[in-house]
Amino acid sequence: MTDAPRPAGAIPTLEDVARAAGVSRATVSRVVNGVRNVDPAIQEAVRQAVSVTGYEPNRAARSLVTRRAETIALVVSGAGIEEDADEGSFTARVFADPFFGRVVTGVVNYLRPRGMHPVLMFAETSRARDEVVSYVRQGSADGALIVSTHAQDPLPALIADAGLPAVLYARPARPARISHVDLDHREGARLAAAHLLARGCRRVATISGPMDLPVGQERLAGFRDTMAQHGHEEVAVAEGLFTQESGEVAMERLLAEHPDLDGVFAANDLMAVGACHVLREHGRRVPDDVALIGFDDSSVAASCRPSLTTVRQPVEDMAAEMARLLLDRLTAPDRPATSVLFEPVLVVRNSA
Amino acid sequence: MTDAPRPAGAIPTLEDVARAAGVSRATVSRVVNGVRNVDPAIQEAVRQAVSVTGYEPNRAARSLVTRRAETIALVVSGAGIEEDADEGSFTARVFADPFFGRVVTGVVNYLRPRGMHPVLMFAETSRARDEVVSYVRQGSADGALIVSTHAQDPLPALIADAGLPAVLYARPARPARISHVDLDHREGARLAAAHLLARGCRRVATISGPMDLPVGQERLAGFRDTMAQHGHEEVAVAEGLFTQESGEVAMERLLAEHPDLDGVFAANDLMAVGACHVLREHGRRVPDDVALIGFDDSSVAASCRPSLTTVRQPVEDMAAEMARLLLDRLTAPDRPATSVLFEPVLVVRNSA
DNA sequence: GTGAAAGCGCTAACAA
DNA sequence: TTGTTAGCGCTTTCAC
Repeated sequence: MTDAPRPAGAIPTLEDVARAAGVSRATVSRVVNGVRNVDPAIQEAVRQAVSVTGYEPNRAARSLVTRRAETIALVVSGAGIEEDADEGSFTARVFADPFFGRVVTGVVNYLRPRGMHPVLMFAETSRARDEVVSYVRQGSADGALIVSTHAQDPLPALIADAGLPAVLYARPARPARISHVDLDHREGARLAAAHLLARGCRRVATISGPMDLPVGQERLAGFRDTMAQHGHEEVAVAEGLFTQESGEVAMERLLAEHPDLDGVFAANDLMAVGACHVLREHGRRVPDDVALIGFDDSSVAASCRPSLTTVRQPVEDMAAEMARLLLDRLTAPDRPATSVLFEPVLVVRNSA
Repeated sequence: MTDAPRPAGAIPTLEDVARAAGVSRATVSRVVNGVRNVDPAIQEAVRQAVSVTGYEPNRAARSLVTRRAETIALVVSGAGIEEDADEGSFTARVFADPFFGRVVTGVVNYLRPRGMHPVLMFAETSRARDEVVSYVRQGSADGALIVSTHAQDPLPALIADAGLPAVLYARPARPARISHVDLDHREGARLAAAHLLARGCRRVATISGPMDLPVGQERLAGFRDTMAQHGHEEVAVAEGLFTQESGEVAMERLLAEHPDLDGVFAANDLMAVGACHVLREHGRRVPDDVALIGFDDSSVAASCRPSLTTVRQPVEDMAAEMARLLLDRLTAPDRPATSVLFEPVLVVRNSA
């Protein structure tokens, strides 16, 4: 029994392929990794050997030497209710909003052709945040893409302090030296206001987002801006939480306080859908009696009845850009933090 | 300059910790991994050294020797339109359905306390499927959790043939020796039928799921079953695609052909919501004129107006069970494939 | 109870 | 152009 081949069932290694092809491990490695300077004939022999043996390079071994995991952490961050009774409620809430699916779509589409893979993480507790930091520090992921859903989220600062590569979706509430992508929310809200006014609405109200989120503040500010410019200094405001239900509650309140209103801007589509239901229940026709505009152009906007006029946020593109910024950062580690601002567009459908 | 410590900024290794604690690498490893037989005093010293140096064990190095990635592939599989023009359309479609978010929630909640992490993968093309198989064969993931959205999906067979650890959501269309979890869809549809009949509905129709999916067939079969038992041999059927829009189209058709119907069972909530819109547009009150039942008890069911009576599919629990089965399989590799069947429950709300 | 030493499978100098 | 060799950081026998 001389130089026995590996027992059947064992996973073949570079060594096995090298033996089968009659070359050295280094040569096989070169062929597998597409490094130049390998004789075509040998290349072919190696490829044969690879397919005969069914070889797949071991990732751990490769990562150990290249110091690359080819993986990024895609983390949804933000304190839910920190001491949440229900373990899964944070993740459930996250996916209830069509927003996150769009982020995943954008990220995956960018990463996949580049051989990188996203690990999904949720960082809603202090412990979970530490795990994210550890995960990247261990080299399990090369960096992090962070979608923060909460204003006072400590994760961006934690990551920045640890000097780990990361990119945020949306400007952090407390400034941190981290790259991010964002939308010009203020301008988007201005577009909505201008459209309502152009339509002839004169008794206009808005359902804002949560005031502790920058995005909530910006969208409200932009809306008020344009309204004020046209002589409407006072605008009725009801604060919502970006959920459909909160949109319903807010709409009920606005309707009770201002039964004669003829235009509503909801700071996102989900709340607009909720508002739409309530308007219908109160016998108001949309858009004839009350014009309604949402924000985001999420999937519900098109499927809603009537379909929703809304401000488009190109989430998929923005998410892809996040991924691009992160990969850039990985290849050029000491490039300074960058931010990219996207421009919103008004999408006119049937609700206004 | 004797035995210089690593340059600042370098990532500390076991070696560094060992030096700081004045012990060997083996001892540090034991403490870090909680192996018994270590003197408490030394344990303490090592822990000190770990926190002083800011040590994090390198995953790649550990994986290389343990042969565990502590990662699983969470894959959404199924041919979309194979030659899809739009790169991202498959992922977009996947997330448009609230179903997938629930799967993620269940999986993550089970995996997280066990130190495992999910990598998100989409396998909608032949190439993407091969990548999933490679990914697991490379040891990048210890196994796969597969949610298949298409009948003739080749992935389960590919995975099974490669002998890789995997668990499916839903029974595979073509039988394969793979563990899976599933719901008793037939029984769920029976519950819906019985409820409509008990309510007094006599001119009942159904919007089925796609007939090329087992789940579509099962839900229709169960519904027909119970209807037939009560003397309704013929039930009007319109086939849908599990999307809201297809539910609308189907409802239009049913209404055109059977203007007098008084009860509808839609094979999922999304289609039920679509049907609900159409019924309203045609002046039918729900549930007074037409009773409507959905399936899944997804997030839209409760927020719909009127709220949807539906058959609950405990997706989160089922997803967690999938994860459990997979981890079991990893610790006991030659246990035979198992399947777990969940029982549906009727959730009565306002639509029927 | 602890340490020395041998690899896990791979890449990347460096030689040839 | 190819092979030899030295690790990457860790776990794990096996002695002591």
